[in-house]
Amino acid sequence: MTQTIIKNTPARSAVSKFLSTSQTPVDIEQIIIYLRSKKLNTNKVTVYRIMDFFYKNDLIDKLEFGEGKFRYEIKKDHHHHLICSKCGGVTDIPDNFTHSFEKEIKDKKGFLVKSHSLEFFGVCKKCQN
Amino acid sequence: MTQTIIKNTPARSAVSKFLSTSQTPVDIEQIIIYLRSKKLNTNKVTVYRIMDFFYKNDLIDKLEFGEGKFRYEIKKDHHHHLICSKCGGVTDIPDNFTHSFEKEIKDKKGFLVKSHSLEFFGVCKKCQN
DNA sequence: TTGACAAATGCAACTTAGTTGCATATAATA
DNA sequence: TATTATATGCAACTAAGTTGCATTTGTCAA
Repeated sequence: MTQTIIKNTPARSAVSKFLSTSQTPVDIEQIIIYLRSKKLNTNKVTVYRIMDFFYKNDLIDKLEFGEGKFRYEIKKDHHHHLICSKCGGVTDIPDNFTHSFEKEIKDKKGFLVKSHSLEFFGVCKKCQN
Repeated sequence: MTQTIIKNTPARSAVSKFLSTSQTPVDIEQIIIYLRSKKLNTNKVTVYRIMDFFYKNDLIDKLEFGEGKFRYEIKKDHHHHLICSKCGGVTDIPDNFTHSFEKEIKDKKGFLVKSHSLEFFGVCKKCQN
């Protein structure tokens, strides 16, 4: 019976805190800036490895919106995003309709859906003026 | 009245031909390999610029599946993809249900949807054995 | 409480996707 | 076939992310 020791380090708890207070998915750069503001000069490699650790332990979701980089957020009830092309704001919307489609896809195509990604791109209320 | 002259070059027509025969979205590397197979040693910068040209002229769609790079395909009726996590295969499925949600989002959130992206990740029929 | 050791971090160097500026080549038109 | 805007090539660059290896640091057991 092998046991893996998981260490609680300053960088890990700071990243975790940042993620839990952030309303929108954050990227590596934002995380590093936050860490610096907390006097933690954590190497970017370490930040990547922390995100990898959180992701592999199912603590966070890893998302991308076609920006050429990933964004991360605390794992929560499955939902989707509204991404504004003007201000870049990201808003959550709950998932309450995709399940029936996953079943249909299984029946018609024999494809077993494990996860999905649904993002709406457009202009948010604020930016429509 | 200014007129823009669009040139029909060997690289452009080869890329166009490749896209029109490919069943799945292709990346830059695949395009370059194809061009080489046709004795065209096109510079990668040129390939990027060709894709940019096609994209800006609404001839192709530009997609990404969280691989850290873009894939391209001939513009066709809006549809979505089934992406197999084992063989990497990408299959199209038609879009026949998202329109009502775009309206709902507009009504409830005031967010004006311009486009969306919906991808299903899982295991295809073939890879389930 | 402290020593051992696995886990975490830092550093340097690397990879891959994509971009930019500028010089050169080439397709279209007259 | 000469002109010229458009397209391409080259070199150098950026930004995101990765890898190997040396060093540091939490954790736990004695």
